[in-house]
Amino acid sequence: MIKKRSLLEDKKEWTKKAILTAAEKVFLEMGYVNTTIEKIAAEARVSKGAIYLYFASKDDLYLSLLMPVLEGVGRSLMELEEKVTNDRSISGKDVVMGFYQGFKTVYEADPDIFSIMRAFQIGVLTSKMTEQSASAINRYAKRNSEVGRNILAKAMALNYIREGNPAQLYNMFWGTFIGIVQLEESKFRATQKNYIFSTLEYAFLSMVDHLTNGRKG
Amino acid sequence: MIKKRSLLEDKKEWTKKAILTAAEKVFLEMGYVNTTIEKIAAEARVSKGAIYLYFASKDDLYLSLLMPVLEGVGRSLMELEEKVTNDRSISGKDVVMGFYQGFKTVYEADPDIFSIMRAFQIGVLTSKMTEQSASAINRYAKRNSEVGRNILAKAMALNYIREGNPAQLYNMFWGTFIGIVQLEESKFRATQKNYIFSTLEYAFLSMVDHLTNGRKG
Amino acid sequence: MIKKRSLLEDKKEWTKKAILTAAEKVFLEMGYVNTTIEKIAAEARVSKGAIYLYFASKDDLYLSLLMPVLEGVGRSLMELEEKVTNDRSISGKDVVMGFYQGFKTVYEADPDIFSIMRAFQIGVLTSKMTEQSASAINRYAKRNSEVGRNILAKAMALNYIREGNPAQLYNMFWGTFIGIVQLEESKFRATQKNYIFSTLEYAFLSMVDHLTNGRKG
Amino acid sequence: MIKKRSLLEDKKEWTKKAILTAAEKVFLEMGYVNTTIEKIAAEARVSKGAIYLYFASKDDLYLSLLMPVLEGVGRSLMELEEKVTNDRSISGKDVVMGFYQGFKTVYEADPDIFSIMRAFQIGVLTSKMTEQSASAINRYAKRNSEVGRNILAKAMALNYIREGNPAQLYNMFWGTFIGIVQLEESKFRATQKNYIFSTLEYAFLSMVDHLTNGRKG
DNA sequence: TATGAATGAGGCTTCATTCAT
DNA sequence: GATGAATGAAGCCTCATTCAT
Repeated sequence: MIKKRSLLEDKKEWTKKAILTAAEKVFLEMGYVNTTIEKIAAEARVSKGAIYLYFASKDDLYLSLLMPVLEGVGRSLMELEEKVTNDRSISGKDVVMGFYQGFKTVYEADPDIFSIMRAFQIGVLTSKMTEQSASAINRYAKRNSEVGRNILAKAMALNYIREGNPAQLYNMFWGTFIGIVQLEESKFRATQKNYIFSTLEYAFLSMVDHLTNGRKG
Repeated sequence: MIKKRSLLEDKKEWTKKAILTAAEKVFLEMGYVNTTIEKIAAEARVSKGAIYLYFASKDDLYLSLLMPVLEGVGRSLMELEEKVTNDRSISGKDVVMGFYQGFKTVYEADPDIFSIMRAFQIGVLTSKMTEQSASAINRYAKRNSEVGRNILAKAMALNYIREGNPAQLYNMFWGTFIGIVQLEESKFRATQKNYIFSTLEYAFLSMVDHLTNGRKG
Repeated sequence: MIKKRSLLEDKKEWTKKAILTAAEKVFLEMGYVNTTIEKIAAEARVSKGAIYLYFASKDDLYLSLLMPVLEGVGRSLMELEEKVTNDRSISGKDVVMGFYQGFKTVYEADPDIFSIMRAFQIGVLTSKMTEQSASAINRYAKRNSEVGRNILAKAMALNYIREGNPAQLYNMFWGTFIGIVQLEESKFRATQKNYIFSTLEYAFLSMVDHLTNGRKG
Repeated sequence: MIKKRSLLEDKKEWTKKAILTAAEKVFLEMGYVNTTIEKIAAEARVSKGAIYLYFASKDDLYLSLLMPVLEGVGRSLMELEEKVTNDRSISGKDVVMGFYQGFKTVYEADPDIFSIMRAFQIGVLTSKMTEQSASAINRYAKRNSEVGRNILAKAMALNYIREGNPAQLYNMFWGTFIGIVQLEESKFRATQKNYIFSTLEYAFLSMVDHLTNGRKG
């Protein structure tokens, strides 16, 4: 028998979501240092105390924002893996641009949250987040990386793309993506001219060129 | 007759340098949030007050660390520009890899300080740096970007590389560089396996492929 | 049904009051410069942080002490106005001494707090009090001044006192009062001989003489 | 043999004067709390260190500004005493208005410095001025008060003015003067309408009325 | 579960004063 | 005498976190 979610649990879920949404907004607007629990609480229309019912600390809350991105990337990659495994009609270009599309889908779903992830990666946060949060995030990131590597290894084996180090290639994709997003976003903030996707596309197409040189597809 | 620098001026210079060196060390070690002026002062063996003789605020000090990087990149780019302008024997590959070499030189000179620049770009710091510092940094960044654009436009005009939008191309180079550095550094921290330069090289060579396809050189 | 004040609101009220009481004591004892938030907090037996829940800054707290004085003077003047308007049996002397009595009542209620008002008037404090506090104080002061002017204008119209400029007359009363208080207080501090009220009375009686010369009453 | 002032001594005198002038300006502009030695040094175009060659502390400097006022008042009073003693043609009104004129002369010579004196009287400064400075000031103030008392006692003896307590009367004069100056100045700052002297005159004339009622002159 | 008043450690910054030059 | 870099104590204020209600 399936246990129905109680109304209470729904409410709890809803509150947690509200806090996360508010936190994202405030962190993005003010930066980590200038964000206070109080501001988040006000934005979420809950009390300061309530936040501590759902998150162990400020850092924990901050890092909890990363999970959706990592999950989204994971989902995209798994779809791609499934396609590469089963669909014999795809080309090397399809694979590479598949990575791009996957990243892009997640980025478009929530562009802001990306910079939070970057901040984490940069290591602005060293402090006292719960061990639980930190390891959950790292577990996810590692899993994504593995799936990406698998895809690329498979694509090499099937001669869709040129031989090489799959792990390194995955890092190149991901690094290029976030690097360009980061740079173009900062230009965008200054000039209001949005070249993010055209630059990204250009970069990935140029990698396609290299990787598929003289390959099938 | 050459005016000798007074001893006093030497000492001031020395103190400022000591503060900067200490600041870099502490900021990198502890992260922005966990760094205190007190720790920097202790590391530099000066008083807390002395820091405020040379820097307007914590943020100001933090950002002052960027200047050498920006200057270094600027120098590299100007050398490259001069080569592209005067040396008829170079190829498209030389140009693209020239960017890479330039960035790499600066990065190697002080890998740590790079992450400060990334933090700035991300906008983690908004608050109370002096207008002077902020605009100096932006001026430098813009100038570098211009020089990069010029180089690429020239390389396109000379048919060294494929036609395209020079500004976008420069952003692709720089974005790819910092993105990969960032990613590989964070992997490095976790695994102690340093693939930074091989991944970077791979990425730039792949861009060379695309940009010089069927060109001279 | 009357809404009961919640216990929480009572407690807040109480805390705020405790802070104000402590602040008055410490400010008066030590002077503005030598008073620290820490001392006030200790005296009030609350934490430093609690003070900032109720007051925006040290200056804000300091100036909040003025409100009761201004309110007290305002109440006294309104009573006097009402008497001058409705009571046909009073004399010019009653009016002038009415001002004196009103000021005196407030002064006696809290002699110490007077010097804070004088400090405000002198403009020793300029800096960072909240706009709200500053304008509230000025609004009150202006209102009191208006009521005083009205009383005197009425008294002139009714021929209780000699014709003249009411605003100027009110300033003379108030200026004389605080000037003498100030001087006698500083003598008192030195000699322990308290002539404040006799000097004040002498001064106001001498003004009565002048103002009622040949008038009714 | 009279020792000639050396050039060095002239220069010292000049520097000290420059510091005092600058200090007065800055104290007036910014208030005691917001005035720093650095600002004064900048205004006087001397070094911070130089200030400490001439004054023992910030408070000492602050209080040194009072001396000219006290001396000025003292001179005025002594002239008045001499007139009351020797000139048989003067009236009670002349005596009272003589006080007013004396105070006024000093006030007009430097209106700003008056508020410094008031701040002292209010006791805003409690801190660590040199004993020397403090007692010098008090000695002067006391002497002035004595001279004032003497004049009034003499005027009573000569039946120029009504009998009374001379000390109290002097305090009434001085208190009224500074109280009205203070109040009208603060109004002046707000409204730009300067009623200082007319209000003062009105107040002193009203005291004349009372004091000379039925007297000769 | 939810609230928000209260805490208090700790940060940044200022500035009177000193002292080597 | 004069300078101004350096000191460091001390102050104001913030804010993550707790806990009584």
